[in-house]
Amino acid sequence: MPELPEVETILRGISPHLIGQKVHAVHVRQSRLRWPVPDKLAQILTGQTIDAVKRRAKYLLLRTSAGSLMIHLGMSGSLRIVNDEIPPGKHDHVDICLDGLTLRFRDPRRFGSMFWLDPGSDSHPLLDKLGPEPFSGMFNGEYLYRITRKRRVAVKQLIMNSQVVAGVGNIYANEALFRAGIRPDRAAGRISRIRYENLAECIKKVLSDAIKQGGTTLRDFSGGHGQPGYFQQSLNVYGRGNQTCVVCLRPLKVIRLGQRSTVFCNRCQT
DNA sequence: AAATTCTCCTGAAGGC
DNA sequence: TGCCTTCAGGAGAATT
Repeated sequence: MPELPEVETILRGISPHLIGQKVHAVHVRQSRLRWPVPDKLAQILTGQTIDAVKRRAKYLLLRTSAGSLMIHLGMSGSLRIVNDEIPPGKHDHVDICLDGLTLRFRDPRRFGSMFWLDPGSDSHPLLDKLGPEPFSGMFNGEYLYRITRKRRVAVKQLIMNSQVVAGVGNIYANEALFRAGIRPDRAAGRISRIRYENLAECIKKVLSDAIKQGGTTLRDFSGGHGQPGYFQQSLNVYGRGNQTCVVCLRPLKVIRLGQRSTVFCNRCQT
């Protein structure tokens, strides 16, 4: 599923094809995503020029002088630059047609969403509630330590809370906690300042490492083929339940935390 | 206020 | 081969 590194990689892949381009047509074949695609989307976006493409958390923003299209990929969404003669498939819900190329939104499970933002503000209720970007200076160990005093929620659920930090999903929460040597089910309020400093650095590092790999495994944005890789080869715990820990060779534990699959090493993570 | 549960959806995988 | 069940999960809304 697209997490922050995948969204960032998609952004870098599609931006060069979009910036400065005029939208000639918009086709909405399925408007029932997580929330309805705005009725006015085609009318308002057609004829506009895409001035910039930005990311906030896992949202992409396509900016025009008439406002911005805000896109979330949910867990099965993808954006691809295709030749406009390639016929849409079953789950290709929205096409944004440029000069000869089309930005195609596909989302089999339809957990994704699109909103229209009025010009200037880049403000939306869903954006305004988000916590700091993980790469920002605001996000650090001191911040995590400060907001977690007396909180008993599991630290993994804490860092997956988008109001705490934006864009950390299940894969990288598992991976960051393994790197930091912290049990995912440890109460957030029972973690020292120094361990939070380590955790914040591990979150930044695991995300930036994944973005670097995204450059190699997610590089094809033009063609209709190929599923994005999920960086399997560099994952230490996610998807490796009951396999051996890469450090101590003991079997990795699998538990559920907040309906999410959670994998960790009982020995390396305390 | 904080924490937990519910909800949307369909493809993949496993059992029989 | 094919049908059925189970699971996966982002994250806001609803509920406790």
